[in-house]
Parts: sequence; C-alpha cells; structure tokens
Amino acid sequence: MSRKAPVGIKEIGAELGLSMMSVSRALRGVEGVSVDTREAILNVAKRMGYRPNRNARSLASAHSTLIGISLPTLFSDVFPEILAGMRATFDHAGFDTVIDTTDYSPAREADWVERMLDWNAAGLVLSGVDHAPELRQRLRDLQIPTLEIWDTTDDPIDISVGVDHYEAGFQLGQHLIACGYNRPAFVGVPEGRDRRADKRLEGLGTAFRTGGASNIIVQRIEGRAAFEAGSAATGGVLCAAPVRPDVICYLNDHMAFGGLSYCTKIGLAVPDDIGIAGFNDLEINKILPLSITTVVTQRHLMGATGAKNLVARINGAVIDRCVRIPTRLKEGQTTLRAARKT
Amino acid sequence: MSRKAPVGIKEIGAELGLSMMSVSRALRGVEGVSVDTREAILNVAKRMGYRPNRNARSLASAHSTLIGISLPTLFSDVFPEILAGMRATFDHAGFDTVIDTTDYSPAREADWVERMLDWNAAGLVLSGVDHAPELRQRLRDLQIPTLEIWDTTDDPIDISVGVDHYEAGFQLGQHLIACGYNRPAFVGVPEGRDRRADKRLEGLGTAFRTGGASNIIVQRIEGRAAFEAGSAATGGVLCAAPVRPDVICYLNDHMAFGGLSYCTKIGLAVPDDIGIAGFNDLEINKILPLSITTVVTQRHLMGATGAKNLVARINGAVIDRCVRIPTRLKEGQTTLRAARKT
DNA sequence: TTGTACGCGTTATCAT
DNA sequence: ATGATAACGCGTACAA
Repeated sequence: MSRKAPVGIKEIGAELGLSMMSVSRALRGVEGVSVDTREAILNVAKRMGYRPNRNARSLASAHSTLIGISLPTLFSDVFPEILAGMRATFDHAGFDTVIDTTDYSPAREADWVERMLDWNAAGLVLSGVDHAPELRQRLRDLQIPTLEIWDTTDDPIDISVGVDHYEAGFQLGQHLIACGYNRPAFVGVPEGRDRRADKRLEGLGTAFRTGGASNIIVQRIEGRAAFEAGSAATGGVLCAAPVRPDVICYLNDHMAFGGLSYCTKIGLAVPDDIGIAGFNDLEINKILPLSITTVVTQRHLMGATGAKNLVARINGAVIDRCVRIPTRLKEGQTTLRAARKT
Repeated sequence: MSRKAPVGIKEIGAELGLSMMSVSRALRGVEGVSVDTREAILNVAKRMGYRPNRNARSLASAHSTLIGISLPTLFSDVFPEILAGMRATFDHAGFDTVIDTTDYSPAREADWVERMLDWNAAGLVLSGVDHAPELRQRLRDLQIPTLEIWDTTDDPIDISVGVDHYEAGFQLGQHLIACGYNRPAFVGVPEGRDRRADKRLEGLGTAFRTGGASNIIVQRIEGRAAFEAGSAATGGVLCAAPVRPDVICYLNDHMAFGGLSYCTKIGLAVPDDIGIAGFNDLEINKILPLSITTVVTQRHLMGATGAKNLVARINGAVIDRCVRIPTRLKEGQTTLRAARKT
C-alpha cells in the first residue's frame, strides 16, 4: 500500500511518455505547454501525489520563495501584530516566511541573515534600522530585497516602513509638559538593547528639556519588558530617586500597567499623586479601569504596508524607499488633563 | 572590489590544489582529512568568504537541519514561552527553526506541513494532538520525527510532551466547588477552534456536574482570545444568562483579566458578588491588584523537554513517547476561600 | 589520507 | 509545443 518511491517530475513524465521539461513547465504554470498536455500532467501529478522538491528547485533556479523575518522578541504583542499585518500579503504572493527571534542581539541577527542567504532567500525583513556593523554593506552588495520595519531612517539598507520613535517620545513629552509635569522618570531596559526605546527616551528628553522640566530619572531593568518588570522597576524609581517624579513614562503599555499596579498597591493615587504613561496603545489598554496615556503606533498597517512593498520590490517594481507611519498621542486617565490642547 | 563569483567547494579546492571531497570533508568536520589540510582549507574558506549552499547540501544528502514548528497563534504569551523553552536546545544541536502560525486552522497546518516536507525538514513540532484527518497517517508513513506539544494523548503521531487540559479543567472545577460555587459560566472561543480550551471546559463540566452545580453557561466570542474579548463576553454572560452565574471561568488569564475589569467597571465586587478564574498563570497575574485563581501550566519546561526529546528522536535515541507535565491549581484572590483544602 | 565518478530533482538553454 | 543536454553545488560510495 505504501508507495516508497518518491514521485518526481521524471516519474510523471514516464507515466505519460513526456519529457521532464514539459512536466516541469506544466507544474510551474509557465507558457509552452498545450492545454491538453497540461491538464493530463496535472491530473497524473495529483494522482501520484507529486510534491516538488524545493531544494532542487532552488538549487537549479537560484531562486526561492523564502522570506526571512527577523524579530527581537515575540512577547508583548507588538511583533505578532506586525507579523499578522504582513501575513495575507506574503501568503497571497506565494512566499514562505521564516521567522527568527534575535532577543535583541545584532550578532545573532547577522548570523541568522547569513543562514537565510545560504537558503537562497528571496527577501528579508529586519526589525529596526540598527544592525551589526557589516550587515548593511553586505546586504547592499548582494542586492537582496530587504525591508527594515518598525523604525525609520532616511537611508535604509533597501526599503523601510516604520514609525519615528524619537517623534513619538517627543509627542508624549510635549503633552506631559502641557499637563504640568516637570519631574519625569522613564522606565525601560538597559541602554542599547532596544534602540527604538532609546529613541523614544531621547524624544522625551528633548521635549522635557525644552519644557523646562528637570532631568529625566531613568530606571532600567533586565528581563522581559512587560508587566512584572514594569512593576519592579517602579519600586526602584520611587525609592532610589533623589526627588520623587511626578510622572513615569514606560517603554510600553505593558510595563506601564505593571507600574500602575504597583502605584495602586502602595497607595499612590493615579493620576493625582503620580502620572503614568506608556507607548504603543496595546490591546490591554482597551479594558483597563484607568486607560493609559500613550502613543498609538499602527502595527498592523505597518506590517501590511511593509509586506506589500517588499513583494513589489522583489518583483522589480519601483517604490518608496521610506514609508513613515504617523504616530498619535492618545490621552488616557493616568495623567492629569492638559492645561490646553497641545 | 566586489567579488561576483560565488565561492563554493570547487573554488576552494582549486585554490589549494585539492579535490572537492577533501574540502567538503573538512568543512563538515568529518573524519578523513589530515589536520594540516583541514586547517588550510578552513583558512582559505574563511578568507574567500565561503558559504555553504544549503539547498545543494540538502538535495545531495536528503537531509536538512530544518525543524518546522506549527503554532496556532503568537498572541497571549503561551506559545512564545513554549518557543523560548525550545530555543536553546535547537540552537545547540544546530537546527534551524521555521515557525508558522495556523490561526487554529487544521487545513492550514496540513498544507504547511507538506511545504516543510518539500524542504526536507528534519523534524516537526505540532501544537496539540488534533490535526487534519490524513495528516497523522501521512507523517507516520513518512516516519518523520514529530513532536506534538502542549496537549497530551496516549497515542501520539510520534512523540509528545504536554499537559492534560481536561485534568486542568477538572482541577479548577473541583476547587471552585469546594469554594461553594454552583452557578458556573465559561467564556471562550467558538467550539472546535481551540481544542485544548474545549477539553478544559469538559473537565470543568465533569467537576461541576459531580459537585451538584447547575449546567455551565457557555459564552463564546470570536477574535483574539485576550483582554478585550474577555471583557466583551462577560457582558454577554451577565446580561443574556437566565440565571446569573456566581463564578466565571475564562479560557485563559488574559480573558479573565478582561472579565475582571468589566465586573469592576459595572460595580460588581470580586470575589464577593462574583468569582473569576483563568488558565495558565500568565505573567500578568504576578502584578494584578487581585491575583486570578488559575491553573499553572509550565510552558517553558514543556518547550525545553519537548525540544530535548525531539532532538534525541532525530538522533535515533529511544525516548518516552508521552511526557505529561503536571498542572497545579493556584488559588488567587478572585474567588472565595475554599471551605476546606481540596 | 585523498581522489574519482556519479547522482540528488529540478530548471535553463538551445534545439527541433 | 516539445525535447535533449547541461548545469546548480554538494554528498555518497567506492577506489587508490
């Protein structure tokens, strides 16, 4: 019952008395086969349970349908949402996606890119615009279609779609200034680990500085940038700081909610005793008793746009090298009302 | 400056006046090359920037280092945590992982498995034990190492590591009975979509039935099984139900927190007016003002164990076909204290 | 220890 | 519209 012999193009051809080339053409749906022959071939292929050998195909053609996607992490919904946005486009265009998580290590990303190239990848998606030193030049030399997503730059490796994180930080900072805050703190991860977070902090810094606030107290914490870390780091901020901050900004909304919980737990009233702000407007924000003041990033749209552009790029179309998705401040209930509209 | 010519085994051999085979052997680190030759070859390979062609390698050897991992979704931390648990083992063993998300579609999973086989995958990881009808027999015929993870069964396709979701539901149900609850509700997704959730509900049902409670009111909701859906569905449960439940169990802790928020918002006191329970003990539970009563699943351990076993299986070792990771009830503050220890 | 011949399954090229 | 031939880059099997 079990058919041990692998059925390939050769076997199908033999069955019908046709050459391998006709079979290959029919199977790939390219020109050069009569309608009858094609139909016959497809029938036999289905009946015999033919499956293409992708390795052979890729070796012979020097092409593949593989798109490699490098992400720092899958926690905290941001990257899964970007992925979800990309999926339909890649599926429709017939590409297979290979996801890797780098855990924010540029070295790991660079290694992984090489392995994807070893597989003859058709294109790459990298997170952010900060990579291992040689990677940029290498990908340019190879001329492999590469999408940098999530962050922005004027001069991407190839093409990019993302948000301006400095601007996002600046927007939030300006709003908080307008709310009357002037003793800001920031809770995040070690510097250099998440470059986007670093940029948001820079934007915040500029806004607060020009607004006449005191220097931002920065609290950094290892581990997953989520609820628990947000809570723990908040303890650090409130205890260790020389002056108690009047508002704490967090790397993202999950950390912010952790901080909000902590404040509530120790009896601090939010927003009266202290303000809380996050980034990204994550799903959880829709159901919190106190909605968090945050900056909206359109992650699904970003993924969809990025995938569409990368596919076009692979197909040789000329497209915008840089697409910037706008961010928007979203006032919540964890900060005081702004004195006047910013 | 740019070296257009792809450097392969042939080029390295030519450079040193050696045959391709010696180069191949040295590069793969197998026996049969003198130390000097090997060293020379490795040096030249590095200098010339040699990169192995994975497709050619896989085609010639009929092997690959690819492990395909099929997951229903990347949202809600469960599967990212399982992935994180598998990572170190697969990395060390030199395997590349290809992740696909099926969005709970068995058909999509089956299609994707075929594509992985087209790439000559060394092994597969599938989520759960419920798959498309023919998939099971197909993988057995092919004898491809396959790990089923997250759920349990006595007769896996090949090997399995997971938790007993029926038992998890039963544990929770028994505890809630001991707390005095007898008008239970369950909030989840449409039946058949998440088979593990279905099993947890079955376990709950058995426990409540034997405990003399009324039938479980079931509320199902489309979309991402997370905060927002949990909140929305709770509204449905409380309005539409003929009798108001005294405890609501949710598919997972994220939905449970959504429900908790909703109850608080409409002025219901938890746990005095109504009890709330979840599943999985997700990270968020560590920082909630009211910790959720839940059932602990050890997802990192599960991933690590599964990966270890799959690698052993690929290497031909004989291992346990079924590994069951125990679950444990974790009493929180969203339910009444149990009358006596269960 | 090293080398030779051949095949993996498919596609490109150039014929007919 | 169809076919013959030669790659693609590497590994297996066997020989020297």
